[in-house]
Amino acid sequence: MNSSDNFFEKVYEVARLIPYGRVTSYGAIAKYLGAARSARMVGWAMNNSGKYDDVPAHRVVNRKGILTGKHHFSGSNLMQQLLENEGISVVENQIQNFESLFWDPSKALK
DNA sequence: CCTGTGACATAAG
DNA sequence: CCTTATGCCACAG
Repeated sequence: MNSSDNFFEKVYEVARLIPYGRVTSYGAIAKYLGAARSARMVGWAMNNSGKYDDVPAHRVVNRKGILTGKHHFSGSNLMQQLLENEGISVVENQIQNFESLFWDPSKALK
């Protein structure tokens, strides 16, 4: 295990902790990891998540609840399908009732 | 060490 | 919310 995996691994660790039917934001994860300004790295880590298992990247969206990263999934609508499969409503790439579904690791895991 | 990069966040218009 | 611009930072080469 490489030391460089530390940050990424922590991102995946938090991602796996996201409860079923819930979502969170890149910034929230970054903040929880103590790197609030590295939200971009969280997204990048998700990009590498393809190398890992059990990393529900589809539960991670930007602060507006928009599926900004859906284009990185296999299909064009896979991410939305996964979310809807968990009972989350997605319309026009945006999660409905996002604030209620939002899961903040800083609060949940504190 | 330097440069490029990125699935963000925030501010301003 | 949209677009444009800026900051920010960890990683890859």
